[in-house]
Amino acid sequence: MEKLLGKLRSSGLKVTPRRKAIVELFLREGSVLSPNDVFVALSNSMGKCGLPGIYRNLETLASCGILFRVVSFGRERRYALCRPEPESSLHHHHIVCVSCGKVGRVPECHYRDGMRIEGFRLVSHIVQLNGLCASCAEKEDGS
Amino acid sequence: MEKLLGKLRSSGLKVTPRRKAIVELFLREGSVLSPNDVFVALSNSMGKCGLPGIYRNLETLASCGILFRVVSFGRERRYALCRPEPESSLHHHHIVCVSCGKVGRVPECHYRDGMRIEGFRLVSHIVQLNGLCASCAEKEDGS
DNA sequence: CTGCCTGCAAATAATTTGCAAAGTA
DNA sequence: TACTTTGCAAATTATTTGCAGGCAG
Repeated sequence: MEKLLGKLRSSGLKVTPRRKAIVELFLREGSVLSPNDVFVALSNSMGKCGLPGIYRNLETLASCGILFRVVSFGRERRYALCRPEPESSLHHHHIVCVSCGKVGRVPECHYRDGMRIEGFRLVSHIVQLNGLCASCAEKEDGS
Repeated sequence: MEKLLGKLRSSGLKVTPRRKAIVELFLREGSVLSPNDVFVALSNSMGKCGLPGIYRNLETLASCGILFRVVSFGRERRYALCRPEPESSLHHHHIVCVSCGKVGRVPECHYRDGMRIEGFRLVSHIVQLNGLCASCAEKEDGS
């Protein structure tokens, strides 16, 4: 937790009760949440908090690497906690459980920005794996 | 072109003037287009055509593999022509020029759905490479 | 013919913006 | 104290839906 908040500080951003509450929520849930999910959860667990503020904070937390934005073609935005690094924050990707939203860290990556591919020079890349986590796979077999 | 329309037919969908016009537009442009881009382009080149119809058709064309939806975190949806296959439609990904939107085909893929990764079983995966195409890279050096 | 497609008008609903008040460093 | 951050109210705006009429197969 402290390590996460440190990312805010080192990006010159402020550590506020709201931001702490959001990060705590993601730590607690451990899965993908939409701005509205966060809004609802925080409304219950603490004083009111405007939806616009949630949007702004989610973007802020994503910009400093605490959260990341999940790729999805649905109509709402989704975020998740950038899975705790073994050590420093090495380049990595995530795998998201399609059933419960749990997120795992995938350390290997086959791309390096700057490399040449098919006549293009790679500037950035998005890799998102969607899968079934062990416990959801189990439930699925059982049913 | 005929090959592309064949994908519609073999999916049990109809080949209509509208759909042909959309596919032609993508063939002509060769880059990423938003529903509104398509709307504007078709308004000029042929009779009126409702935006809702464009939305529906873009989804339809994506569902049968003629187009694919580009990953982006901007607020509008974007589509591009699924790059012509060497032969059959083997699994592949795309690389999109961040400057002009030109799309290339990336044949290699390191993932197979069904494989195990970090305790998850892979269900689907999204890989999108963003880069600079040769001609845009040139322009950039020149400036 | 029959069922899929199209256009239009109107409805959603997620995201943004502006600003004054409050809080962090 | 100076500069962020917050909350609220209101505005956008992309995307959807419903339906009556038209068209491909």
